Amino acid sequence: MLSLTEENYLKAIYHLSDAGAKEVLTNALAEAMSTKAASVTDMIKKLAAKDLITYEKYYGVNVTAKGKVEALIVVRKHRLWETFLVQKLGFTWDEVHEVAEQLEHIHSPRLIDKLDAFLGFPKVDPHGDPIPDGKGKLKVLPLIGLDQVKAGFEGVIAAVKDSDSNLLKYLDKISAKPGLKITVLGKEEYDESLEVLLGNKKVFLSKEVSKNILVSG
Amino acid sequence: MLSLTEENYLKAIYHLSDAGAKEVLTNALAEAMSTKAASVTDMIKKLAAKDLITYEKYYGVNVTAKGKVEALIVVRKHRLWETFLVQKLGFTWDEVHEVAEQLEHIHSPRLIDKLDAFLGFPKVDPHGDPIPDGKGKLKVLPLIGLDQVKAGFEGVIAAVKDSDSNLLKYLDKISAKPGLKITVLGKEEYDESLEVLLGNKKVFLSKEVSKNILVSG
DNA sequence: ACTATTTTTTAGACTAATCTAAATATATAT
DNA sequence: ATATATATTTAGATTAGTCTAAAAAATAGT
Repeated sequence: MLSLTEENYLKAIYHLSDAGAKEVLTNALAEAMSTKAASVTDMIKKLAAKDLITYEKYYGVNVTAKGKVEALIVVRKHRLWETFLVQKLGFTWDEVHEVAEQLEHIHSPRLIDKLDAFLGFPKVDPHGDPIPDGKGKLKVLPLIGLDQVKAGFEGVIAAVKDSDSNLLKYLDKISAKPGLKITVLGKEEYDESLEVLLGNKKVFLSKEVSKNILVSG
Repeated sequence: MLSLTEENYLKAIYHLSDAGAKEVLTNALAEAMSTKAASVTDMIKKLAAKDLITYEKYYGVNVTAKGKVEALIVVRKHRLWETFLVQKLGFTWDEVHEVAEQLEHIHSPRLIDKLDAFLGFPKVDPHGDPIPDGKGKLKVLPLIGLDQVKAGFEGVIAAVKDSDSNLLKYLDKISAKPGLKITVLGKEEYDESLEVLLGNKKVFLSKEVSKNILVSG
């Protein structure tokens, strides 16, 4: 069984590698884990010895198939707990991350299965991110940043990037939630800001914001 | 903030001391924590340095007022999570203990307040044990073991001891849940076994079982 | 009261995860 | 191609929690 620290490293590697698509360098991982490069070198040796990642000195790490499954099981737990916190306990979506960071490390497959059922087997979490299944499989939808579309685009908000709590609060204020219909009325070429229709409200979005809104298209 | 290990030691000390009524000896604590006396000596020095317990060499430890509050906050979390697992997720009460042992260490006062509200501010957990309030105060009801009462006794099951999973399964089978009315029809003096009316069912209970059933009287 | 037994504490060592400082390898720039 | 800068690894130390073995204190038995 993985330790809490190993799970956190593995999850960070998985995310930094874009779901396993590319290698992750020592310093990038140190930055993400708020630790020092020397500590990272120690840990990646441990994870490599457990066949969760492959490690080539000075050239970073890649997740193995086994590591990907383990990472996705942690991601599954994180996203199910976030869904629980928002839907059942009434947390706002900018508050849930740090609590879910703790809850994702509870070890009990039975608990997660029952939580999943209690929530009605949700496909996505409150940010619109897909929830992996119990075997660590993820259905990835092809999404596009709102900053990439042209004036006239019509679609549905699929997800928002969940990195920054202030961004989430702002999105909450303008009701930019996953599932909401969105229409791009116009685009200002100078600063790439957008005028959009969110449900029935007209809103202006800077590029800074629009690139964090992912739409299905 | 207390570490997971410190929280577990403190909780064990609290329980072994009968809620602070008496001192706890090193070996008793080592037994309860499944560890060695030498490790206990190290840890109780740490807890004493934090004013959570008082420690006199060779004469064991006592919880301080501060330690009692900290212990009761952990107990509160444990019992709220057990209630959640049984009432909302459909766990049986013999399954919940080890998961609650993990969940009780999640640090988030906000989470516990919201969980409490979600559960409708329960006063007791599924075993009938009282749930301390958010400030670490516990309302203790004077309870008596069913083995202590005389034939003719009428009362209500207030709690059952939650130590043994097999006992809990047996109690579940005969529906001996907290809240249920119970009448002692007769008592066999030879082995102190009881014939009782549980709801509307007539059941025989050995002393071994009856001493684990607590009634309000 | 003295010895034997039990309990507790101390001393020193181990593991996981971390750190700093130094060494080494890779990448960049002229 | 060689010097410089950057990134990574190694070496050695630190902390929390644990262990074994030995020392010391308390308790019990005669």
